Amino acid sequence: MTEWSSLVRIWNMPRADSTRNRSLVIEAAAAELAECGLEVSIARIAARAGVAKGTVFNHFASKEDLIAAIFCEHFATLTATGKALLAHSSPREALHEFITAGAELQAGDRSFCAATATARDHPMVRQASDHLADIAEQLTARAREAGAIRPDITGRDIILLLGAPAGIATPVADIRPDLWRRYLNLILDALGPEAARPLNVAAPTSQDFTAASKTGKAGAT
Amino acid sequence: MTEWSSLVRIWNMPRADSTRNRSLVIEAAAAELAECGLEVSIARIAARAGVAKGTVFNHFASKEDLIAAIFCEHFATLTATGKALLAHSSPREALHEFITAGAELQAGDRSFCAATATARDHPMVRQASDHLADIAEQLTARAREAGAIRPDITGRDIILLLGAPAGIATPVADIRPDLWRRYLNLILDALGPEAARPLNVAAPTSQDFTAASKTGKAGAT
DNA sequence: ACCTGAACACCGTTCAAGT
DNA sequence: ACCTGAACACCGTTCAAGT
Repeated sequence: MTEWSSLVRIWNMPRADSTRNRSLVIEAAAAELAECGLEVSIARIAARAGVAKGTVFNHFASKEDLIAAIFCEHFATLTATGKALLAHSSPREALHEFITAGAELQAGDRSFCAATATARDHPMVRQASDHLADIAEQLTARAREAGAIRPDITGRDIILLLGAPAGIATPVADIRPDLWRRYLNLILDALGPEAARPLNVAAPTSQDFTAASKTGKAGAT
Repeated sequence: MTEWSSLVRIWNMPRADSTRNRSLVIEAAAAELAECGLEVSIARIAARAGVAKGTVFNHFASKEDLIAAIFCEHFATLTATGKALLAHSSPREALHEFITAGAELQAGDRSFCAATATARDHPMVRQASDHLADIAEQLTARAREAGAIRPDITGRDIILLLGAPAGIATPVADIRPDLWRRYLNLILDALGPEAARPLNVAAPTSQDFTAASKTGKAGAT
């Protein structure tokens, strides 16, 4: 009986070409999205991966799902970076390096800015985002306790701020690919305790992030 | 002879329904873009304006051109606001109010963030943007001379920063429509002279903006 | 001179037919 | 179980026919 179920397990296992195709598609899509932005066609991604258009939809229910999957990978990478930085001796430098890593990730990816809005209501993305927010909160708390940053900044703030340097520099990103570092510098300065006037609006909460998905986009009746 | 040319002038004048349709389309498009973002269909815009789909393309060569035209109007409004603020007695408050007006404009418009990238290489938009940059530079210079801001910030910096508060708050904008003010506060703090470490990357130049259009998007050969 | 809606090309998505 | 490419719906854009 148990032998049977293990045989069934083997039968149910994904085929070798399936898993291979899946990662080929993810790899191709990540590269195309980074180079061309969100508007790349599925046909192009499929061609780069060397599979038929239909195969993409065999692995991902929609283009949004595919984008969300890639998003999750990026978030996971950043989460690992943040986790490692928790061991850094300087809380201030740990936070700064975390933000720098996040900003750099987005500066090198043409799709990232726009994709934030697209992907926010995917459960997978939110889970990855929550995990990232945990790490960000820990890094922020350490820096706060060390007096390295203004006291009113939270981990969720940091998450939202990661995209800012690349977003600000976007209009001239082609001609000045390093300009995002200027605004990263500015934002890191803004986080310091020196210039702080009390922030006039409450920090975003975890609920703000989870509830955002329930609200549909505005549209006609 | 001159009588003739004036008659020709009359014959060449746009028809009354044409100019009316043009503004109907612009009005409808501006509203739909603000509510729904860049992905609204031309069909919807045409329906809201009460004209046929083809009429839209009769007035604007492409969807991008239509978006660019609306962009220019927004820029012009902001330029007027900035010009008025040059008469403000406090250079610091004048600059702050200018930035606030720009940030508010973008916070209320779902298309603005993404449209920045779309519209940057339209000649009309660049002209409007240059005009806006002039005013921003004057406001910035006044604030700089008054010691109200760090010395390394330029007018072009201010232009790029206008979109930051709305951009940062985008992921939770539906649930927290006022959150952009929190990051506006943060950025205004960052502009103060107190926290300034010298910026590590040179400011964007006028050439950076004009040259950006010549670079094509990355694509396959 | 401008409006109109049918026609076209392109892209995301589906699905019946293969293996 | 998965791959494939033909088929479908939708949207930006064009254009011949109207007024």
